[in-house]
Amino acid sequence: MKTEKSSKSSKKIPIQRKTPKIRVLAYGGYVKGEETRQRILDAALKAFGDGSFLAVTTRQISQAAQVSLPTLQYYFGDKEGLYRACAEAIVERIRRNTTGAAAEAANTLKQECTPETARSHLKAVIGALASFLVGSMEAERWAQFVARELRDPGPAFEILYANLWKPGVELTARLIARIMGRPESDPAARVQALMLISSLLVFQSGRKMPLRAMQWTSVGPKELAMILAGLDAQIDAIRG
Amino acid sequence: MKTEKSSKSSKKIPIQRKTPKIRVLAYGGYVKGEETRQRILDAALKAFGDGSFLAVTTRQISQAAQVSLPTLQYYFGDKEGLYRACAEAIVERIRRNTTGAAAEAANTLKQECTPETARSHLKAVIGALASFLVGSMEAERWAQFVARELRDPGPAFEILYANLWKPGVELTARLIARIMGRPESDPAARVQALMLISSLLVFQSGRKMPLRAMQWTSVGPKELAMILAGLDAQIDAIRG
DNA sequence: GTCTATAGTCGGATAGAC
DNA sequence: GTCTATCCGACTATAGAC
Repeated sequence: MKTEKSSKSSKKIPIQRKTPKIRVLAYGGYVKGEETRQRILDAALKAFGDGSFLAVTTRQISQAAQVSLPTLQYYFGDKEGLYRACAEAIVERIRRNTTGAAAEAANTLKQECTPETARSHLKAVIGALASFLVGSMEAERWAQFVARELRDPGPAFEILYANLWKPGVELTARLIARIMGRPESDPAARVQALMLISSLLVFQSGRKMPLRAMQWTSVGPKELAMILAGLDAQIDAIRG
Repeated sequence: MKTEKSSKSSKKIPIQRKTPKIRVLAYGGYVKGEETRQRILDAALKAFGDGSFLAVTTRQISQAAQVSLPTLQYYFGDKEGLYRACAEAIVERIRRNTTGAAAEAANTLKQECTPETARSHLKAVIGALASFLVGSMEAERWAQFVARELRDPGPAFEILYANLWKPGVELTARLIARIMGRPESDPAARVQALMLISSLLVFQSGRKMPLRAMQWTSVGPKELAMILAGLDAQIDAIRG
């Protein structure tokens, strides 16, 4: 009743609005609408990266996207629909930027390997994630969106948990289990995985606090190196 | 403009309402008002522990406290005032529950000590904090309040940062620096401190996600033991 | 597809009686 | 001190013209 007050889900027509049919033009050409939709999504991604579902208003988004308010409803149904669309877009984009090291690690896990091989894969995965997260302002916002939604579950929790968090924790946990020489789903390995990931995320989600605590003005290459050093130390500490 | 939209700080009379003078009764007896104030504060603490500043409404709080809406204004001025009062109450209560191990560690830091002494103090401090955090439902809520406010800075950021976070990180960082044989304010030690604290907090702030990831139904003694084991391993890994 | 205008709701805060 | 009644602003969402 607290977080999800937006959906007066009881009555009302259960309209199933999804992407309006705007690509039906002959010759497969996309009509102009697709570009508008994208503009709205980008504006929303930015806004919801900076502020919570409740803090951001649809007015702000429509203004930033330079469309009128009802246009949001036209493309996304309602505020929650737009929010969920953001979550899906983030999942998509993060996936595209992370498959490299993650896929390699997953492949390695399919067969036998030494603990040290697993360890170096884990370092690669975490390193890639860290570099990606500080690489662009957008990635930074995505990280905030995800972290906020997972910590204070809202309309996009399931999407992010199932598509991002769960696979991420699972991969990490399996690598750690391999390092420790324990069974695949060892709880202790899972605990370590959660701790490792959260160690990384402190620096990216909720920037004001870590920046001030470290007396940094921003997270550049030098700062990233320190973070990675800390994470590597943590990974090296994992023992059977 | 996003998060702090509540204070139309520009115009308006800069009323300085503070605790109304309600204790002026002769013979030092407190009038009934003080009890009402406490009831409101407790209800607010509970509500703001579960939901964000924006998600919680003053109406909910007044209802839970069984007073009418204007009574909140009477005692706390406005919603932000009540929120800040909550932050101060939390600081106060956490302090009262953490001074033990923290004070001992601080004392040790004043003089020379071996890295191993520092390490055992660090374990004691982190262990005490962890036990406290899972000890009661209230503590759990306080942790969520603090974590939420630090990650998404709002009206109480400064209070919590200055009185809770800063001293906490500083104590931890100094202990770690001592373990590593580095100067007091070594940045690498600070990074480790932030990571360590966030490793602990991931299990307490935003419960839904870690619970699901671990397939736990709650964090009881058994789960706490696993968390502590992980944290101890992380502390043991700190090396010069 | 996109707009203007507006309906409907809700939340924070105030006035003033008791 | 605490209440009832009310105001006012802000928000989401819809109706309907173009």
